[in-house]
Amino acid sequence: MFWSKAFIPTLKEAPQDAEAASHKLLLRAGMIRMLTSGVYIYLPLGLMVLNRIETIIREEMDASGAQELLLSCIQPLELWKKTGRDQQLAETMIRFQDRRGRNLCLGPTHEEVITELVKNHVSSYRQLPVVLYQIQTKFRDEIRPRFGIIRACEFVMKDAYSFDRDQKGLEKNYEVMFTAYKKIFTRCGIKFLITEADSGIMGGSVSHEFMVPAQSGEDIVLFCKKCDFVKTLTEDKEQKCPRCNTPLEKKQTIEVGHIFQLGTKYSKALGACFLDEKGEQQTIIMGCYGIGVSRLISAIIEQNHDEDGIIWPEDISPFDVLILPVQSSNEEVVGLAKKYYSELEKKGFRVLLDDREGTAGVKFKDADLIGIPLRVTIGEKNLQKGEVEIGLRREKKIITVDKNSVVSKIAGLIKKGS
RNA sequence: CGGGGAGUGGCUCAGUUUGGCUUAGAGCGCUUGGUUUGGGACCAAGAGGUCGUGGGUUCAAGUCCCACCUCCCCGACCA
Repeated sequence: MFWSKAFIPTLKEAPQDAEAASHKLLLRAGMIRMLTSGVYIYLPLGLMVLNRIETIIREEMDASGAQELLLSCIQPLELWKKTGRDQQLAETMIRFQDRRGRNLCLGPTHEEVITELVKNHVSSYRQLPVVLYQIQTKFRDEIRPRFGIIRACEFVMKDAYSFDRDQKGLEKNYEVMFTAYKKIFTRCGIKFLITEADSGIMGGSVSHEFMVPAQSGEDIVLFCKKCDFVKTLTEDKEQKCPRCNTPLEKKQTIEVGHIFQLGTKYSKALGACFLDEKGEQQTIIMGCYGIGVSRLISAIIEQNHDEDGIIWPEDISPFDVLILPVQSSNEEVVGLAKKYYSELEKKGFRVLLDDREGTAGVKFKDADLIGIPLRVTIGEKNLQKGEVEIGLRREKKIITVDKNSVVSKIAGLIKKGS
């Protein structure tokens, strides 16, 4: 992509409203814009990142044996009455009536819908287990949206649901998801903690949260320095490690994933049953597994930035390489930039060419801000020696290479990363 | 909802305390022309504003009074 034709509205200064590092950088780097409190627009760069995260999630979910589907975001309120959650989530649900007076809501979550669906199509133990997932927009009338995309009223979630014959099957699927989640978050380039958590209004017994340590985190995780004990803080009491009695330390975190062993809460309420080998009716055992997809963008930035801007992990970055011709009026410089561009694109890399006119400073600042991991800098001075620079955003390192070996060097660097 | 803060061109803000030298300003960004080009350049000329909204006080309101709206931060909710 050519920068001069791209819609990447970067900002020199962050709007005064933004406080969290990720929020400021998302705005400054031209990735998102707020429409109204808790409601955000994803600009091209932001959408590219969102799509890359979704790709990682799809790959790992598919590999785990889950199947993707797309549930509706409009849901009949009647369905919610069956589980009683129309009351529990009354404040959170965005409700409305259509012209016929039907009571509807925009789905804040999808346990009811998926259970209803499975109920109608699963009747035998032979059809179980089955694991289904979707990546979809959720709508919640949050009490207080904050930190940009971290807590929004409209956000993208990956939610998966497992349906099993018995507890043993549930535990197996739970384990599979647990493993898949670890892979997903690792591939996203973030450090995370896994805590035993409260299942809250979701119901069920066992539940784990995937927590990303970050300054703008809303949750506090307690951890023990001596042993591996980790726990989400629920009540503000003086606590000691239950295993080794060491005083626990606190960390601010962002919750990016939460998995639950639901049991029969929804299947019982909605009558999702099957016939077992003996011909006896049993209730389906469920699990549910969520990832805050859009929120992950913020979590990644919280852990991957410096004072100059974002530092994208290779697998998340909207582009693999940024080409920066220093002098936009020098034909040799620009010609070489375009040559590298087409050769790298031909190799299948995502390339952004900063072909804008203007001074080098602006381009360097924007390059650091949007955080592409590799930067090819082509300038008159180095070119006199037949050299071109390759800059590593994370390491802040500059490698000087012969102008004829730029493409192969870049290819090598990208392969090593992925 | 309770507590704190803020609304002035696209962005950052000054001016509001003490109403009238303000015909509403600055920097950045934008347009045109020119000089520049290795870390947010320079000169010149321009475009861009219902000072959040409505009402009131006054000879006179961005500035004072009342009501409302919006946004941000702290708490309850959660991916």
